[in-house]
Amino acid sequence: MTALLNDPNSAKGNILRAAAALFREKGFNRTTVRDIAADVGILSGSLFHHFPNKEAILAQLMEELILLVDAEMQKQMASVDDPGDQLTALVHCELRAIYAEIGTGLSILVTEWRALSEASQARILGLRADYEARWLSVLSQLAEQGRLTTEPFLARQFIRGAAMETWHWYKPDGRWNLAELAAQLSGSFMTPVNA
Amino acid sequence: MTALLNDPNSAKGNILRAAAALFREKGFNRTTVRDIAADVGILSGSLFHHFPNKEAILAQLMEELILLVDAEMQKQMASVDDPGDQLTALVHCELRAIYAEIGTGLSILVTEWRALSEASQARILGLRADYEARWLSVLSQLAEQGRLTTEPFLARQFIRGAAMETWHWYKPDGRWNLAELAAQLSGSFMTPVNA
Amino acid sequence: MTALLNDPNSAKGNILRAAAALFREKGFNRTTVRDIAADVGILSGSLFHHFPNKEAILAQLMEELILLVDAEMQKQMASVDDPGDQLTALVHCELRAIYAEIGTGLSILVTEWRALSEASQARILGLRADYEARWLSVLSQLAEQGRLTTEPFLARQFIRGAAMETWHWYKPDGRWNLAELAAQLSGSFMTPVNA
Amino acid sequence: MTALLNDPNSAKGNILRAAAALFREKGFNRTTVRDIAADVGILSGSLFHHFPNKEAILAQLMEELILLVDAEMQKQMASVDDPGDQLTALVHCELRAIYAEIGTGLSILVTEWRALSEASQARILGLRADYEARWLSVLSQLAEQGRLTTEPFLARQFIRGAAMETWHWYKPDGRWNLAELAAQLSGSFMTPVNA
DNA sequence: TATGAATGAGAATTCATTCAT
DNA sequence: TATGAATGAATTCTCATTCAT
Repeated sequence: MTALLNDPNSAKGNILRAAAALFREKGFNRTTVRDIAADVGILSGSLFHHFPNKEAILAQLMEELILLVDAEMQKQMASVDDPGDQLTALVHCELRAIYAEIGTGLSILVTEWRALSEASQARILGLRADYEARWLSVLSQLAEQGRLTTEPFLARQFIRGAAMETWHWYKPDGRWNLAELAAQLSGSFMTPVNA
Repeated sequence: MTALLNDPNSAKGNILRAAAALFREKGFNRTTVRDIAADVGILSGSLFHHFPNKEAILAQLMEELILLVDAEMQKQMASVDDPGDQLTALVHCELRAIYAEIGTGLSILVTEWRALSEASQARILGLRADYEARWLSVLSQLAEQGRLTTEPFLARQFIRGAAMETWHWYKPDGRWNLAELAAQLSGSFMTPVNA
Repeated sequence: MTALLNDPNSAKGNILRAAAALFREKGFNRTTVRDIAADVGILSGSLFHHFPNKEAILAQLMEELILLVDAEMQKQMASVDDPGDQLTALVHCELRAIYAEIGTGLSILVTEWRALSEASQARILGLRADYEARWLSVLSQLAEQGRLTTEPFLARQFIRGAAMETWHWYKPDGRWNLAELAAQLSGSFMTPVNA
Repeated sequence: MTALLNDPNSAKGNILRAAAALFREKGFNRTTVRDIAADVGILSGSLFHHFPNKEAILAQLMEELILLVDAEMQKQMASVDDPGDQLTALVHCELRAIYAEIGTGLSILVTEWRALSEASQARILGLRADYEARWLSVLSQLAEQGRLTTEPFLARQFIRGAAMETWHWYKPDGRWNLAELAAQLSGSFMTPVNA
């Protein structure tokens, strides 16, 4: 079920991927169900065979995205030990997710959040809990080691905001690549090692 | 012209303020011209005597907002000398703008950016130049003094993102007030003084 | 407000009358908002300037119809004294309402009742109370005089059913005119005078 | 063929019964083929192996219903001799049919009549002839004996209307049971015995 | 300037029906 | 016979915008 987004053979997967691309490009409101259907190669009415309504597509998309990114994050974290490196890994992972190197673009989660019904918002907020717990754990370790100047919860919020908002100015083929961007962002919050 | 937003007697000012509140609450797309007109106390058709179209309301709103916040920022900056304190003042100012303590909510600038036509986007981007220059100047001074761990341009982007995104989680009557939040955010990017 | 249905100059009145004719002819479901708009001479979208949705047209139609028929009934009742004659007058009145000699056809109330939302059903049921009270009062008088063989409440229900259902078989230009039909129906329930 | 409605093992029978319940509850238009299929436990596409289209389900349902009720009526009539008692038996039988004690609810015949194509309407009208002839015969006998105050054809129409309309107000577990209701209704039309 | 009725181009959604497997 | 994905036309409804008064 979780893998729909990556299943190239499922109709739902095709719809989710097409929708993701369009939502990212034009936003939820400006994307019509006809647009999505056309990209999938079916008629608009057929969408409703798979999803009860347009919003459900967005909701499921976000849901799968979070699960996907969380899984990737867990994997990346396993390969490093130092909390500082772990933070950089987390940031890098989140940036890669935003820029669709994982899934289809986590930025949708912020830019289109308002298009979700309150019910969907609540549901997805729940799913995010695990994901956020991972961040808090790393940030708390850094704080204990005196390597964080900011309160851990605030640090997480600031980092998320900074990362998500890169969407509005960052060009992947510009002066910094994603790894460098990640290093700069995580570095901003950590006390310099030789201090 | 610039003062329309604050002029309680002008029809345009009333419209701008009503629109600002609605755009912030429901977003541009989900706000109808009828909603705005109803809040002002006129009929929807009458809006078009003041603005050529709905988007023009948003565009002018953003324009006045930037000018307003920039003016406030300039005023605040005059009273402090240390670049570190200046950064905190800038952050505080931006946060106050987001939370409508200045103008009617700067967050609209980011959340509804996409709803603008490209022409409006370009125009407003131009106005933002002064505003951003002020940030860069302060951050560069800090960098020269070795008090900034992050590249100045990136620091500005990160701070803006973090500040804007507080909109999605920060509760003004919670654990931190705006001044504390500003201090934490600016502090995150600066090297501890006694280091 | 109540007179909308009869006001030839009001847009709402025009819509109500057009809708009434179409609902009667084709039923609520088979009548499209385009049909109604076309009959009024406007575009379908304009309907929603006057009514929030299609069902609201039906609801208001029924509402005004009941009020109209009740008013007519009151008027007719004033001119006769004998309860037997009053019953005949009531029946005649209801039949005239069904066949659009009063209002635009009360039969809609029965045939399209199901198309109403539960909220509308409840509302209209409330309005019917006065109307039904009038019937019960006359039937009770007849019962007291020993001129009714049926329990009054049941008699009312039977008469309503018989009257409404004439819609499915009665031809106004056939063997009986409405007055004769009314006499036969009211007569069915009353003990013959010389018995 | 006639027995499909009562055959628990035939697929068509299952469909007819499920459809009958739904049509009665929500009406023909508001019942989707998906609803019916779901109740039967198959998918909507499969319905069309049994019936050429949705309307054909309704048509066959009505057809079988009439045949079923007519058969029951014939049976009941055989056991009584007096035309007055026969009338009561007919009414009781029709009421039982409406309330699904025979078949699955005769009321559909009236409420959903309009949903039938004209061809189906004509066909079913034909089947109804026998059924109606039975009523006319009994009512004519009563008229000849001077026990009917109403013209026989009108009496039949009035009784049918009254009976069908009970659907909208009668509660089987209320003040009157079906037998009592039948007695009251037939009694309404007959001259009191000792008059 | 304000009104309010109308426009008209979409928008999402519904659903009976088809058909390859 | 059953499946289930797809069709495609129709339908209700939305809403920025226009314009005569």
